[in-house]
Amino acid sequence: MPRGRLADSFAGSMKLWSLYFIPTLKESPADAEIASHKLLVRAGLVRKLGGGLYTYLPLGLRVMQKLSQICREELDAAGAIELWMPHLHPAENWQQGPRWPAAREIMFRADHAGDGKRAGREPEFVLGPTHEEVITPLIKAEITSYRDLPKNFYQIATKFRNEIRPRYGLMRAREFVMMDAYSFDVDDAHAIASYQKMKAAYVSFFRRIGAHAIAVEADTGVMGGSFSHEFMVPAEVGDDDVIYCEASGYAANREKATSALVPADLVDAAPEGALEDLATPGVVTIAALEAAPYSVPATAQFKTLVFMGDGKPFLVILRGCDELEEAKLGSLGFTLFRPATPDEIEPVMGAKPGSLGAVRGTIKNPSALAGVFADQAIRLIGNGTTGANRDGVHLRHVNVTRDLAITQFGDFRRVRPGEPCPLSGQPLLVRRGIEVGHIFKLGTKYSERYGAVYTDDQKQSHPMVMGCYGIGIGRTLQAIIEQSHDADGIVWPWAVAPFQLLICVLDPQLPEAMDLAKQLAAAAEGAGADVLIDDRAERPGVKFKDADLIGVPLRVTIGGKGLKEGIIELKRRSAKDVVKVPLAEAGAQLAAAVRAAAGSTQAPA
RNA sequence: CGGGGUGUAGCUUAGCCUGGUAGAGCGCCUGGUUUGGGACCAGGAGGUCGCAGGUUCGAAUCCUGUCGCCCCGACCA
Repeated sequence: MPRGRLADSFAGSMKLWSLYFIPTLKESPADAEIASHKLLVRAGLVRKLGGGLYTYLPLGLRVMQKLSQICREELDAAGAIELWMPHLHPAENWQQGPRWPAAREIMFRADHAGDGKRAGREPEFVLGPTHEEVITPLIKAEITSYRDLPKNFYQIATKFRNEIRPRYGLMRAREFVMMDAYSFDVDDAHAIASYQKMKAAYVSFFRRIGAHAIAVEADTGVMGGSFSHEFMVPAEVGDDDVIYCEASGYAANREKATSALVPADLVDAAPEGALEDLATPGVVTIAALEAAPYSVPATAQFKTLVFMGDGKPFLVILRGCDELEEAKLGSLGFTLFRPATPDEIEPVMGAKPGSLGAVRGTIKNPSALAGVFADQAIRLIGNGTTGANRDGVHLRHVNVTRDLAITQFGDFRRVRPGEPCPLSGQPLLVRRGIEVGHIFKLGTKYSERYGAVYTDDQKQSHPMVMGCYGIGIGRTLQAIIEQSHDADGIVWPWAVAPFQLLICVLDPQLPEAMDLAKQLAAAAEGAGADVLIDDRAERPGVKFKDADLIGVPLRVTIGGKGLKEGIIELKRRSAKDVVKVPLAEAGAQLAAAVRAAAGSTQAPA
């Protein structure tokens, strides 16, 4: 005979654990690797539906709602306006946009299933990975005058991206919650002001939620646009390397980071001798040329890479000892680029990879090239060695200015820790970080494409200057756990804790204990806390373990022992000590503790 | 997509190498004893061993295929 339980008549915003739903786990799920992912599941915040797809259980949802609410408050304060856009987009919107070729592979197509007649054709609908392609046409239709600018719209909504590899729980999901905002301004100066305002809003958002996120210079990637910052939470499990300097405050994503390796006043070396063949049969790597009998240091070798940019080959020249930072090629203006295949390389260069070079006159078909782009660090090579574009032959005594046909110098190499900071000259450091937010100054890439123009007071028409801004709400939730947990569980910052006070009633069968719990809960709620009462018929050990696991910042214990003594116990999740409070003062002290905690939500420095 | 790993009860897993039709811990249910840091005793329910073929008298175990998941790389909030 199945036995349910009768509904409890207890009402109010405080929750009774026995009536709520917090499925905690003693053991970590087998598919979780990192601490925050394990705790997300163990503390009953989420459950996995499939790869990169998660259900937010009540506790997880509460944190998401708090993050969203604080985000809203900060954006509203910055003058942004909330709206809501569809997640299902006509594919046409994207096909008209500037990044369809690059973005289509991460988008889920959502065709009308029906009769399958559309199989193999272009999709009818796509699930939105972001919303530039939706909001820009909207603004084109609705805003035409400088009088209506600036405007900044945001939403906090679900995004869909067919991530090649979903990972680490909410860290990289296929469906995730993101705040995305889009600013529209009359010109560059105003757009920069909007950008700065958003940057300030981000800083205060991350401070309020207790996350120590730092703003770092970032690459603009497929978004396009002129400059951008990422907000990173330092963590070993992060996907990104942040290059930084403590002396100057310089901080940049590895993709963007640069160093003062090449002095500004560098004088290019004069040639040391005539070009000369060096027979190198079978030598196709930097390392092989570095070894005896050739003994050419990697620092004196030229590395010649061939890429295909929008269908045309181009060359990238680096020092042999340097690595290409592929993202930096984005500045060259190609819509799509990729490494060339050996079959594409030989007809142009005249040799296979391993014997390539950019010395004038040695390239088989130089007119096929879209350009020769050299990393400026090659200027440090006075007298170098490079491939002769004949298999098994290199050239030595190569001089950059005399011998190489360079279209343009640039910064294409990957910075290494220890190189001088571009601002202070001090050695650069590196650490891993989780990207929780990103802001871009977009420029007019989208407004021009979609015709989002306005008329100024001189009756002149101009494209609006845009910015776009994102915060991964779910990823931020997990980043907070990653940086704020201990061996026993999560340690929530006050502002985002699913509940801020947990009242552990060790003897819930005693009416006086439960009465006291509800009385204290009311006092704490009056002071502004969200309260959970653990009224389960569990042993104390179970309750304490669960309390630590779910990480509620403040805990009150009501036990038979204490009641005899006339006290309750007050304990912070982040501290070891337990404070005994006489019953007569319990309500007042609890309220005071709540007010104190709520007032100090700043992230530690 | 390339490389590596893995799939056995709600969860964590043993068994697989060396075929003989599945075992434990947690959790759950019943009863009892307990009761301040994941209790104990007794009893019980729960598994098409991811799926599909194949080999074999016989397959969780061997072979082939396939799917899911996890990790490393490219991508991103």
